[in-house]
Amino acid sequence: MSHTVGVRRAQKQRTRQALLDAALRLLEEQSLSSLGLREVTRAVGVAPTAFYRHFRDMADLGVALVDETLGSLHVPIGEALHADDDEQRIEHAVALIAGLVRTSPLHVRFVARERHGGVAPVRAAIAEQLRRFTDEVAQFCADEPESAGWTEEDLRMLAAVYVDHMMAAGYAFLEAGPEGEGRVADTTRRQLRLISLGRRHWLD
Amino acid sequence: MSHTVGVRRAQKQRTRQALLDAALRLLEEQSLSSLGLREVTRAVGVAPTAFYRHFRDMADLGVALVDETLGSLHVPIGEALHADDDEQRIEHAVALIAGLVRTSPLHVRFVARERHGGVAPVRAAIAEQLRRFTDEVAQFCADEPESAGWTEEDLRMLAAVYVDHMMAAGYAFLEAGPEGEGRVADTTRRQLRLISLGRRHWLD
DNA sequence: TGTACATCAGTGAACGCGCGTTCACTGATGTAC
DNA sequence: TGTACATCAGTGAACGCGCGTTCACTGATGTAC
Repeated sequence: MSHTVGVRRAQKQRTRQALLDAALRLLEEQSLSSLGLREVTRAVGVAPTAFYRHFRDMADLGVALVDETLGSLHVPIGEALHADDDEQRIEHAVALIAGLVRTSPLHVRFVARERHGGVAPVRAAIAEQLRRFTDEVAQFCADEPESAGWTEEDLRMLAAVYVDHMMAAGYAFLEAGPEGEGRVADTTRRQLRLISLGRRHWLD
Repeated sequence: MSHTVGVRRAQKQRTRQALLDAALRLLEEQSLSSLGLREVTRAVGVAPTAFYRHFRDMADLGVALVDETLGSLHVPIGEALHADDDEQRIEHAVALIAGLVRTSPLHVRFVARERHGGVAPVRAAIAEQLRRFTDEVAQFCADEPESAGWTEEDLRMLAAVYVDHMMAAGYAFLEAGPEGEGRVADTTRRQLRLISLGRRHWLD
């Protein structure tokens, strides 16, 4: 059958994903720099040496996990920003981060843990993604009439506050667990309102 | 000489401090969960087994480092809060965190790294200290006339924003290095002003 | 379609290494009288 | 003050263990003709 061309590639991709998934699960209770290659391959059920067919080392796997976690978040964030007013935008943002923690708690924990963690290439990959988020938020804010008279520097400063607080909110959701979701959502909404209030009176 | 009583205790204390210092230095480039007991004792120049005379394990040493870093910060923070106006308080706060990063960069990096790191007792110790900071800031804000009409919950929400942002600022100073200190201080001042503006208009 | 050769994902044995922890010890410091 | 005993910070040998990495390999998949 000619359509089986790519069977090998598909199988390789499946093993690669299994390695990523197993690593992520193991990273719930430890940090990347203490995670062993053999630990991951053992969890998947392949020989330790199979690891090298997919990743150079653990840092390489970590960077792949960063891309998997944050790479697909640019579009949803852009969509959440589009809203009729501040209050609706806050609601979208809180729903986005709460949903992310609900469906992918391990991904969120991984990024929170490794953002300042002990593996330089992974830190760099996370920083790069957060820098892009900040750029995108700043650009969106710049296009709003509310930002007339703002310097570019102040817009980036504002965007950085938003991005930092979304990260903090993600970790708060994680710590609170499902039963604390409502409480954290409430606090996060108030904090975003506080920042938006500050923004509105910036040029007073 | 009777005043040599305590020579043994003093020597023990000196070794303990040497272990803490060596660990902190090694933690500049790795995380606690990947730091080895032998690595630390080797750096100090004592036998590996000497470690057990001072700490049960690495987590125990980590908790001691947390207390060393954050335990002594409650008084300076309380002092920084006392100021004639918002602008002066912001200046105090920025000077405090910038000074801390200048004199103890390794301590700041350690706390930033392990706040969400892979060692549960250390995470708990840091969370406990940050909770105390938040309580203290909330209590201080509550005593100000500006907070008339605020609920206790909103005061804690506000305090949490301040504390979170001081942590973020600390890491930003660290990343920027000495030559970037002025720029980060400037951004941090603006961000604190933004939050204070939000606070002033909270009850509008 | 069938055949002959190339590719390459995953294997399994082997390696040297540093790890955390145990144990009985040593000898300086501390204490009781 | 001097003596005899107790304490305990630091030692050093030994242990079993899991680690990352190397290497030549196997056999299913892919490709050229």
